[in-house]
Order: sequence, then structure tokens, then C-alpha cells
Amino acid sequence: MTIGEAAKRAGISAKRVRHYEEIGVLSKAARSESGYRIYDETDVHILRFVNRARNLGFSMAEIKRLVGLWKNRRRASREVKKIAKDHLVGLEQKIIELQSIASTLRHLSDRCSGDDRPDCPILQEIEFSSNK
Amino acid sequence: MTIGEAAKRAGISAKRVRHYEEIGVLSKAARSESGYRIYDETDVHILRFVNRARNLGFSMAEIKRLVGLWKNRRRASREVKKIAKDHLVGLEQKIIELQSIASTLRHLSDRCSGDDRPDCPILQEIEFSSNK
DNA sequence: TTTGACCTTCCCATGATGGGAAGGTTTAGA
DNA sequence: TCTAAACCTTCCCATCATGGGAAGGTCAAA
Repeated sequence: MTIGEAAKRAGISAKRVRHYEEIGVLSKAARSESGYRIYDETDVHILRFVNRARNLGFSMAEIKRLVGLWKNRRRASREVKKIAKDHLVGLEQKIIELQSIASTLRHLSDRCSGDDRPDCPILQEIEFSSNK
Repeated sequence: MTIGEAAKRAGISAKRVRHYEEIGVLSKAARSESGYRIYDETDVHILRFVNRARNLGFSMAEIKRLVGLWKNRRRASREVKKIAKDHLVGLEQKIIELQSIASTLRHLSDRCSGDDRPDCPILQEIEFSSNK
């Protein structure tokens, strides 16, 4: 099938499929006589896998490794778990950071009248708070 | 003072200061005869403000507006509060999304032995889960 | 045969920086 | 006074994952 068909079946854009080939997540596609890329069910399967991993927030570098491990039936599950765990740790840190920021903003926002008056604790606190 | 001094006092890099000028967060700096940018205390003050807003996760577009409002003593606090609230809503959505992803990953990770065996629920679930 | 819907490669843009090159300026010390 | 270090300048490239679009070739149906 053509790139457009494969992309549609995987639920992503053809642009992305070419990109995934370029960065090595997908191996180079076979070509028709006229130069069109040719895909089969296995490729669609991989593309779906990539898309789902992406929805779990994995970076393309991580996904590249995951696809490699996924193709290899003899890999140790340890490797996969390590990638997932590392990713999870990063996520958890990010969540804590965002929660801290959100909490600060809620505090500031609550104390701002938010009307026609110019007085604004939000600006004042951004202005005078310590860095970080 | 020179750009290096101003940057140091604000706790950021000189690169960033030039960048902030380029995107209009900072107005164009005066120049010495030899073409060096010249800064004063007010500029350092603004740079610190920008850096703090950045630490609160505001985008440069939002910061640009905040700096504008901050300079204007007659602005309505409503405007500032709206920017902060909008930002907060975005943050909260992001947090929920990351928490959902983290929860899925924890679940997957817990069920993977993570040893020499090849069986790996993580890959299996990424493979067969529905999209999104 | 024409037309429209594909496909190809290539370049540019995003956001907020950092890196580094090539070249000019200033400052401090020998 | 000369020189070397430590600044400064602009300009271009890279990040990351993706979209937009141009210019041009291919294919399938009418």
C-alpha cells in the first residue's frame, strides 16, 4: 500500500511516516518503480505501536529503542522496564514541578481583585519574589 | 552597564537578553559609540521580572503581555488576572494528562518482571491497546 | 486525454534557548 | 606601548516532532 494508505490506517499523517523513516524509527521503505514508498501490514502495525508509545509521552529516542526491543523476541524484559521506569520518573518530576507552579499561581490569582483597579498582587509578587 | 553585566545581575545569559530584545520583550537597548548595548537598573529589573515569570511557566508571548501591563500603572488588574488564570487552566490540564499517563505506566511497569525473561506486558499493551 | 488526487524531495517555521564562528573593542598588565 | 584576555557584535546552525507549502512526477477514473 502507499504511504497515504498506511498513514491513514495507523491514524497518523504521511508526513510523520516519512519523518519516522528519516530518524530511523522505521526502516527504509521499499519503493515502487516510480519511486513511491510501499508499505505492508507489519509497517502499519509498527506505526500504530509508535503512535501509542507517543501517546504515553515517550520521546522518539525512547520509542526507537522500544521498537527495537519490540521486534526482538529474545530481549530481556529488564531493558523495557528500565526505559518505562526512567520515563515514569521524569514524568513524576514534571508533575511535581507543575503542581508547585500551579499552586503558586492559584495563590496569586486568588489575591488579585481582577477588576478595573490597577493594584495587582500578581505583578507585584512576580516583581519582588526571589528567583526560583 | 554592558550586556554581560546586566545579564549576570539578572541571573540569565547574555544570549537570552539579546533574544528578549529581538522578540520584543525588552525594548531595543541604547548603543555605545562602538555599538555595544547599554543597560541600566531598570533593564535589570525587567529582566528579573521576565525570568521569574518564566519560572512560573509563562510563555514568552504571555510574558511580553505581562511586561507591558507591568509597565503601565493604570492597567486594570482584570487583564493580568486573565493571563494568569488562562495559564493556570492550561497547567491544570497538563497535570491531569501527565498524571493519567504516569498512572498507566505505573500499572504497566508493575506487571513486568523486569528480569532476563522476554515476556513483557509493557510492550504487549502498547502493541494492542486502543489508540489514545 | 484531461483532471484531480496522489506521490516525491526540499526548504522553512514553530519556541526558547545554546553553541560557535568570524571579527571588532576594551581593559589590564608587562 | 604593545599584547593578550575578556569582552562585545552579528550570523548561522542545532535542538524536537511536526506541519505547511512549493515544484514537479505519477496514477486512476471519467
